[in-house]
Amino acid sequence: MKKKITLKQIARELDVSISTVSKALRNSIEISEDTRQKIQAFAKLYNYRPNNIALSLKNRKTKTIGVIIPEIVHHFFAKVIRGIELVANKRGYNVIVGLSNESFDKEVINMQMLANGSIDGFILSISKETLQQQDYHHLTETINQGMPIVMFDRVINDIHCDKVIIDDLKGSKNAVYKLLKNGCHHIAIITTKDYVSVGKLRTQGYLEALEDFKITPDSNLILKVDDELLSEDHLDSLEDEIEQLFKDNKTIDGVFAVNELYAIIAMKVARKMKLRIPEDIQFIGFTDGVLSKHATPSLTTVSQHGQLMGEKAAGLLIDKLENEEEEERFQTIVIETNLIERESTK
Amino acid sequence: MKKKITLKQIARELDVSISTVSKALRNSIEISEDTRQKIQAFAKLYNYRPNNIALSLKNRKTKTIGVIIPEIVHHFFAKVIRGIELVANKRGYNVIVGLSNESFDKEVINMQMLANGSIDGFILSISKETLQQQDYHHLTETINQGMPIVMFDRVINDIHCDKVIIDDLKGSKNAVYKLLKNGCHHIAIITTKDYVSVGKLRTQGYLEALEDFKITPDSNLILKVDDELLSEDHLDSLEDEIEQLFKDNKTIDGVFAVNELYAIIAMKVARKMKLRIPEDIQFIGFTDGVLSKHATPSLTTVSQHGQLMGEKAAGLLIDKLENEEEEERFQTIVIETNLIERESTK
DNA sequence: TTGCCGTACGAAAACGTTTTCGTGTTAAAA
DNA sequence: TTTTAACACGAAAACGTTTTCGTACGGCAA
Repeated sequence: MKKKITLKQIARELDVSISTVSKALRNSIEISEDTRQKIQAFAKLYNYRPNNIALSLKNRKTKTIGVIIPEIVHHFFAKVIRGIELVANKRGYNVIVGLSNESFDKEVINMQMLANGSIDGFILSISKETLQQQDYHHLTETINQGMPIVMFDRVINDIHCDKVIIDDLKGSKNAVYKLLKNGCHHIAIITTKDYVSVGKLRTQGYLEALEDFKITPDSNLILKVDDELLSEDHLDSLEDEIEQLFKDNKTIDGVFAVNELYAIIAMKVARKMKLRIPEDIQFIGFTDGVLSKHATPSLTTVSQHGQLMGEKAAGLLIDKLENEEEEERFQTIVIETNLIERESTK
Repeated sequence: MKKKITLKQIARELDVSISTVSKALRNSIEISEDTRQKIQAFAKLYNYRPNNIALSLKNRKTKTIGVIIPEIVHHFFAKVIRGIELVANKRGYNVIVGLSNESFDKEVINMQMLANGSIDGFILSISKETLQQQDYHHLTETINQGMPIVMFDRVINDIHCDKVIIDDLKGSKNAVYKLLKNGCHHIAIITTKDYVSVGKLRTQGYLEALEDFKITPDSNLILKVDDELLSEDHLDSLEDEIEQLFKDNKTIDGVFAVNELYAIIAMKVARKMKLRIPEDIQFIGFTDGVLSKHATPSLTTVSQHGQLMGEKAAGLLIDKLENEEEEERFQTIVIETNLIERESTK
């Protein structure tokens, strides 16, 4: 077992100074051809690599970006990470991941753990609990310390930083347009409670689309799912709720769901009730994932371009990191959604 | 914008030495009650936190573990990461993620990037390309440098390190038993090429199960899918292959697939051919994910306990890291699979 | 007065780099 | 022969910590 070798050890072995070794390895012209060759050969033999931590300390940058997301077992967030990792790696950065698990405390702890020098900047999507409590001191503090932050998807308008979002309003509006144009007259929406910003926006898009078609929204057709129900075990009760919705409103001929899972479950219920998809009832979901693609019938969805979001976010962050003294201007990148039509719509 | 404060700055402000500040903050009895109070108050006011990088350099440990996986947009790997992150965080470690994207080169590069001091140890699952090329020098080198490695799921027997695996053979054997007991006589398997160790083992389990029931395997019923086909776009051709399989072998009444997606696609084909599930044909997949649970009919699967694997792997690694001078003994943890019965089997 | 000890603090090394500046040697120019 | 310049290298500081060791001071006993 040969441990990693350091400059000092090379210097001692070759009877030169540490500075000479360092310069030789960086091909400095200060060092004679002879010694350079000798040192480089020796270094290669012992597979020398500069210690990253020492470099980080010296340069006061770690070439690492911290990513904090609410959940990783989730197609969308996984795609975002893939995007981040892609451009981060291409530009010589590493990615360190923290999971908030939708908890405010874990989000704060995680940020504190990373903000103490471990990383150069953050990319994050806010946890639901944080959104609910509306306590953003950890964000403002981090920014005040001079550490750049890029928020994506679940963003907070008041916080002054770069952002990458999709046009939730337009995306859902288009989806509902589609249903309307396909002849639906009684369109239900399955959405989340309003504190989830994206849920709120998507609901708003639904409402505006109806309005554009001179349809008065029917509050009975708006199902706001309590998020506790998403916790794996409670999916059954969600199913029941939807079934009730369908039974109470027999006229429903279109369903727009603010995420993939809600849509899939709704389709399941519909099928159980012997409704034909898409003949009797059509479905559109949000967030394009594996479920949408491989469900039967496959689900028409508003694609969210997770990977692209990750790429953009990483690009923004690294740009900011590498143009330190740039003017403090923050931008918000809006990624266009598009409708992926599959079998659940006509 | 107030930048992070350092010991040196506190020392200067309060007109004491750096050592005094450091000791005061660590509650050393060397420092008088008075100065201690004063320094701690000041530090709190300025929200002092020790710089992690400096600590890492000094202590020669980073409290960070590197995870390298082939792909993150994958339910199983995401679950593993969640498990790793869970115990890592609990024990004061951070997690830095590298994606090999199933490529040998990216795996090597990623490991080199991290092995230069950024992390204390690795948790990894080998990329398919690496498995195919059977070039493991990056692994042995890392181990030789004294950096501990824990491999999970896709492991290499020759490499001397801790491992966490599931009993692929037993798991698939049980699955096929189930089909056999449910009355299937002509069971097809949809598997991968043999260089993927887990695919090979699962195929072997299938064969052994048949043997136990005195059934001679029919090579026509063994579909070894070329992995290129998994690359999103080529799923259609996989579908065609399966359809051909079914058409050529009308007697098939059970299908065992070595992953979830293969099983889902096979079910789709079956449904298209008007076969009733599970009456005419039954399905079991491997790797329990979202697809299995939410497909219609929902898929009976062999659960792989990804999160548990992650937890165990992280536990093993951290144990090793924290008992440095321990004897060099490596263990392999085998996680039991279990069959989650759903609607695709009788 | 001298010696000793405990208290409270500071100096400095160490972790592994990079980089600035200084310096000794040699060769070329004056 | 003396001055100058180029060359090749080393010393040291710096990044932010922790920790070991040293020491000034005061109080106490002899």
